[in-house]
Amino acid sequence: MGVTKTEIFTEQQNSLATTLKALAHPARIAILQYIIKQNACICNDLVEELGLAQATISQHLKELKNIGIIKGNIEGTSVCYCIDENVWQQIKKELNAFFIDNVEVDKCC
Amino acid sequence: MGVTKTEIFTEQQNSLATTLKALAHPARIAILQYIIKQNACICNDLVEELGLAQATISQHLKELKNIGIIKGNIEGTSVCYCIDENVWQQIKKELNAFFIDNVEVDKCC
DNA sequence: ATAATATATCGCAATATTACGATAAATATT
DNA sequence: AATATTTATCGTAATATTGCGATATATTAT
Repeated sequence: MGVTKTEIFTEQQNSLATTLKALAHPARIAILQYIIKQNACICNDLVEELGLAQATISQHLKELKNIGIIKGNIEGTSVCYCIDENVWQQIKKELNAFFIDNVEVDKCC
Repeated sequence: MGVTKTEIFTEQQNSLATTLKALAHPARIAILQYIIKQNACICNDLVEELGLAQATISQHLKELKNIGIIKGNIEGTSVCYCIDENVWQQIKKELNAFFIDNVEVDKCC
């Protein structure tokens, strides 16, 4: 059917999956890395930096905005994007909860 | 066109995206959590635990196997799946490199 | 007011993902 | 040998994602 059965999973599982999905594209990883490197940037910077069409970059930015990891401030005709630190830290915590709390990965078959 | 332009990104960006994509589904998160909780399990356990069809679980297991985070040992008619610790730690490192090395998330617009 | 600049959104085509029934393959049990 | 058990794979339908050109919108500059 092609649609994920979210109703059979926990809130936490769905939430983590949604976050990971938003991050799971090389363009979006590159966008985040560029924003971090430059502290902030506008859409057009990314168009030139990554070599993807403006519409495509805008769409990727939207997906990152959807999970809140970046936020955009309107500055004249352009929009200045930067990391939302609170969300960034929260996601880091969410990932750590998954990767560090689940440590007893020892016995195998 | 619907196909990611991997050639314009770095190896590291593509690799991280591939890893995240494999993890970015609630069923696969649930599978990993169950394996960790039980130390190991077989496909049928997951079918009963998650309530997805056997073919679907098998497909999700395959995607997790593809990034190496789990491995399966044949035991009679069943296959015992468990976490591959080396890969698990490597992925943790990869994520930390992204989320911890990139810390200066301060100045905003 | 007009033109330039920057971004968002629409619509589309190509491809990928999700889920499942059916079936194949391989071992275990009777 | 026949049957049961367990998993993998094939084929298919429904939906989602990716990327882009075209266009709408909104602000700035002339």
